[in-house]
Amino acid sequence: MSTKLDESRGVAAERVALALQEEILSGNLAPGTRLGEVALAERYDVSRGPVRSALNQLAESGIVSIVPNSGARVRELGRDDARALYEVRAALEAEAARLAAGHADAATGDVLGQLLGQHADEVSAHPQGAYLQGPGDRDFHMVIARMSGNPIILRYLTRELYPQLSLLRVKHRNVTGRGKAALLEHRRIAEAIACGDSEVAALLMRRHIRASWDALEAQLAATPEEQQS
Amino acid sequence: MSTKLDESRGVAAERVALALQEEILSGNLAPGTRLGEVALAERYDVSRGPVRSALNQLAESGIVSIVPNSGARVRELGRDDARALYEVRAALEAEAARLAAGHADAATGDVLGQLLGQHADEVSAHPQGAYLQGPGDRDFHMVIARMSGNPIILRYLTRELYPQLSLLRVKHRNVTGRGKAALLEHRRIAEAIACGDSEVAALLMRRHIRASWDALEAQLAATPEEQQS
DNA sequence: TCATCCAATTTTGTTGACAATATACTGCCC
DNA sequence: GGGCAGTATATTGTCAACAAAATTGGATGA
Repeated sequence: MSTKLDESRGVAAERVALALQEEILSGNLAPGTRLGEVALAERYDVSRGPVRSALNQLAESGIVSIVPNSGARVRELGRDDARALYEVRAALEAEAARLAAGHADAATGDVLGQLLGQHADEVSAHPQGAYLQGPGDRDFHMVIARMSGNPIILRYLTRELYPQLSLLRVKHRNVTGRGKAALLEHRRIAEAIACGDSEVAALLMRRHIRASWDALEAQLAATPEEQQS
Repeated sequence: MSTKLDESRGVAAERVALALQEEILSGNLAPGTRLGEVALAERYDVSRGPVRSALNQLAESGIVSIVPNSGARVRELGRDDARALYEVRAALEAEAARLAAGHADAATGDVLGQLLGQHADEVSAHPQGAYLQGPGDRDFHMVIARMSGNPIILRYLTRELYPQLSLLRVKHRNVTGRGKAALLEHRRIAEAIACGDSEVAALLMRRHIRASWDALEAQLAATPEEQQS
């Protein structure tokens, strides 16, 4: 009951790409899995043309890796990839917060406050904070990205960074979200944005992402990646 | 005599994409030009398959725009696109400078100093400063992006932002570069990076990009875009 | 027993033809 | 004369077959 309105509609390539991404990010297709074109073609009941297009699309978004003349596999993200990802995320989301604060109007504070209210309810419902870094958390960052008014930032985040972050979470299950702490940080960020304080908003957002990375890195350090060449 | 080593080598799609990008960014194919698949196919003596792949690739990098079931055209960048571009560029390049300063070693100062020396020669050779924002300027930013150690930032800059910036310059010919001023700013940025001063490096780089945008915007304001719906 | 070479098979890259959709044109009606 | 419907054309989306490359397996030799 989410985006189920599309089914066998529109362009086949798009349909395959969406379905594949869904299956990859849900953990159904583990990182490293070979993605043969013929297999996918008959799996989605479509020719190899659209499959090729879809694979290229997903390769651009960074969740599959294609080796020319060899094939595509679900991408395996290492620690270095994760770090690079969070560095870029920090830069872009901080910029988004800065811009959002730059053209904040009277309604801005209200919509952010309402959103945070919902999140507060969810956090108190699941006190262990196992959910954050979930859709709720993502909503907040998404809203700010949209409020930035910069379509490129929005595209990078939705089309590349967030999918890759989801892919990261596939490997390292149940990442212990920092529910309460994150919510508190969100509050301060929202406040700065509503006040139109660009510099503080950017600074707090950067710090927020950094904290998220620190938490994740601690877990990554606990489970050293076993990658054979 | 730059990257001429590739000619009819490797994957056809890649070859077409490179050639097309070259022709678009050189101004040979003006923004808005229709890019019919059959025309391109026989132009590059290849089938429509690789052409399709190449067009999708260039659409991802933002220099062609594809409308499903209608076709591809050379993208037309408006003022809003340009602003968004520079905002993202500021965020990413500032982050690159910050990271580069973060892990600067003894050799860093030397390589940057040498690069700046070359640029100084070029500037004094062309005092009107008509060249900067040319390959020389780009080299500096490129080197820093590489020094950041972050492959995602490097990819975004080389694969998307810089091509789009080049596309911008196609429309607005002879953008008056800020040769001397830019070189001075580069010097200070390099110094901060060599010293390992992340915060200052990021700040200066952001300011530098901002100044570049201000200069460009002044020119854009002088020539209002005539765009009919 | 292990390494190396070679052939068989699988898989990707490319091609040309077919189907579906959008665009352009012509004639018609108001 | 202007707007609109219907048709004709051209272009994109998709398909199935062909060619080239890589991977796999086994046989041969040291």
